[in-house]
Amino acid sequence: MVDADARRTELAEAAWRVILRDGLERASVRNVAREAGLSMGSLRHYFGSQTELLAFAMGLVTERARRRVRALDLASCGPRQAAESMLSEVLPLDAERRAEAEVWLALTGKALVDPILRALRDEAYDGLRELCERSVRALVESDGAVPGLDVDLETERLYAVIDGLTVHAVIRPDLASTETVKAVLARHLAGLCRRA
Amino acid sequence: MVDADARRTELAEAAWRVILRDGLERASVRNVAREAGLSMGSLRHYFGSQTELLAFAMGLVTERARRRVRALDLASCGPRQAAESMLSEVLPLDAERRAEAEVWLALTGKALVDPILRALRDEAYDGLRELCERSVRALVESDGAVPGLDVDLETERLYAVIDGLTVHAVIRPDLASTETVKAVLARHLAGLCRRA
DNA sequence: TCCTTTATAGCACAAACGTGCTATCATCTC
DNA sequence: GAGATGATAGCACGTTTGTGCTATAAAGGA
Repeated sequence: MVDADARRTELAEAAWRVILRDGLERASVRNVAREAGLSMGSLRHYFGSQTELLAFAMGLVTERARRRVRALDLASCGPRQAAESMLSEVLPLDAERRAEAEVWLALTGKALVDPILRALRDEAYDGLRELCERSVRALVESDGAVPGLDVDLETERLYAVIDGLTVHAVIRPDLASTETVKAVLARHLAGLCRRA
Repeated sequence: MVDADARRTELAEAAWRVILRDGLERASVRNVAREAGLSMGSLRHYFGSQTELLAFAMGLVTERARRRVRALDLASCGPRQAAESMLSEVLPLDAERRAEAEVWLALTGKALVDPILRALRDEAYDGLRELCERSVRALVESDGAVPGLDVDLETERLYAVIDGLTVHAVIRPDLASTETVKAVLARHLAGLCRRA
């Protein structure tokens, strides 16, 4: 018996590679199957349609990010350190995550029009927004924050910083280097706190 | 004689409509020509290839934004008001600009892989970055800014806020409403200034 | 008026695509 | 061992695609 879920993951990763190398429009059933070293028919044994394949590939990106965040041990950190750690797992700070983010952006483009991908995208963005909200709220309630902050506004602002940094890290890795991205995140969180 | 440039603009706008309605992958030569009420052959009289058409459509987005910014009369504003005005012209604050931004994001997805579109994208992002840098620098030099700001860091941070807000306004117009986007921008600029 | 350029139209071709379908081989169950 | 189920392979069909090409209508200059 073959581990069907592992096979699906392999195929989704093959789809990633094709998307990264040749673009989303080349991520056809044929090309992904060839990249994975399988036949078209075999791929279709695991994914009933191309949309199913792309949806799985998209879900894999978010699942990995979610898993990284969940794996963190935040018991011994204050709210600011916790926020920095969690958000660092979402940002594309190394080559692997930059690749994931690039795949994500490519699929997000298609999600503008495909309802299934859109649902996945919205779910992921809601999760990220919640992460930002939790971070802001924890800071505010910890009494270390600048007084008078509007939680909703600061959530949206932090959320924008994260997504903006993600976009920049993908399309201009030369300008938005790992160090720069880290520094901007740290600076922004510092701006929410009373002490520098 | 027909105004060739006006025709090209018409065709590019037809491409926008197809991209918005059916997605980038449906923006074929045939479909765009049909949307514009012309024949394939006629379209190809103005654009030698599909890439040329899409590149023109992409360039039109940035050109319009640039023109809006240039049309501003900033003589009588301080640096903070000037920054807010300029950046407001770049953000998708109404339906029309939201549509432009959506087209932009769709084409940006393809630019991850197409060198010609990538050059256009990079050029536009450089322009936006420069806008942010000018805004930050003007604030800092006007002596109204919080002391000790790192211009490069603040440029990248403002730049991230702008692009993050753009993404959110396109994909979640319900959450990132016009008012919210405006408020976040105002809040961020206020955070760079000494007085609230 | 004639001739050259421009504009529009549309056919033709090869390539790629998604998917329905059947066939073969392996693996597990009884 | 026989039969059922899962896994892999690949063909075939109808569409759509980008682009090369030719043909017709309009316009402008001599």
